[in-house]
Amino acid sequence: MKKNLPIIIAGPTASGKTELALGLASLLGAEIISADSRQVYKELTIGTAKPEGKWENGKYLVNNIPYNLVDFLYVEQTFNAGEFCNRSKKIQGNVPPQGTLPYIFCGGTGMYLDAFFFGMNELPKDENLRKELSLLSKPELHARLKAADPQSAAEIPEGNIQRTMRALEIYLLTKTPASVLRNKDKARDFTGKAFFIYLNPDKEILNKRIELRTKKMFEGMCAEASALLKKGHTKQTPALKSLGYPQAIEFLEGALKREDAIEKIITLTRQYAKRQRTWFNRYEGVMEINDLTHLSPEKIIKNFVN
RNA sequence: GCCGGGGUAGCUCAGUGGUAGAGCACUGGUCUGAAAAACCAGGUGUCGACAGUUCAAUCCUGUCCCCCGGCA
Repeated sequence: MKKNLPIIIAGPTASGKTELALGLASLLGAEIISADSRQVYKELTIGTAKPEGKWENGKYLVNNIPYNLVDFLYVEQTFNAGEFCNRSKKIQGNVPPQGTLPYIFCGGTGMYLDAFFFGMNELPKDENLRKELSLLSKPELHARLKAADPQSAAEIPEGNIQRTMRALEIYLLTKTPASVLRNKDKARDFTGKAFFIYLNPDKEILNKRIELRTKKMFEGMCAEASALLKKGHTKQTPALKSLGYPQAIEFLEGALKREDAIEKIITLTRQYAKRQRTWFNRYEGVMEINDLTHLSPEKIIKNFVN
């Protein structure tokens, strides 16, 4: 097993990533870096399935294993792929003088993994400009993008206001079309970059796991949402747009019956898992595991030795 | 038992004498600093059953079955 390659454990939500990562980390003496855009929030734990841990000497520890990039932001703060890259690099830079400390990336936010392992173009960002742009209508935004950057406009549907705005933002800040500045290489081959374990359980099994997990976490989500509402946060707070929390809030407000809220969250989670599967399916050089029944960290390590 | 309403997609329902559509679900996909986000594409069907009228019936007629109200 090559020492200097990181391990990645990725896959759809509820596929058992965290458990496997902790098992591997404990065997290898590794640290975990979370690639999860929601577990970064301190106040969202149950609803994001963040592993329970405690802060000690500036490290979030789960069963004594350092679990990086979780539980460090407040809900009014934002996080993004670029920030993920910077922080991950910094953490990885903390290697001990002798040898290499192995790192296990674990998470379901494919965009973060893309950004870290295949690089991100240095593209500017401007919150104020974004606010200005958000006042424009979709057709207006798309028309402007078409004038400035026809290629991006052709690739981005008018309905997709986020990507339209971002492409336009890049053009306005750099005077160069985003389609020119962005890396065109869509290849996503992890060979030589990492040991990539793609947990992809059979759909029926994953759906069942999602159903059970959602039912189990609903009360906790409501408690978390309720506490945040009391502090003055609203549905508009970005972190509270995380999957399931809007439904928990609607339940708390009486707009949704309990069963309906739970059912809705299950559906949304299944749909999210599908998008994650679509994302990860295009990766090359990964070890895909569909059958979780005989999965063990020991077995995984054996596989890597060969 | 009688009276009324209804049986159309997985669900809720629209619709027409020329074999059918919406929303949601579902399926596939997009993705470069919001990504648990924001989108794109696709109709998946014995139109309750049987018979009749008709060139043609999911639609009209009859019988039957089932569901929901009301009266007994």
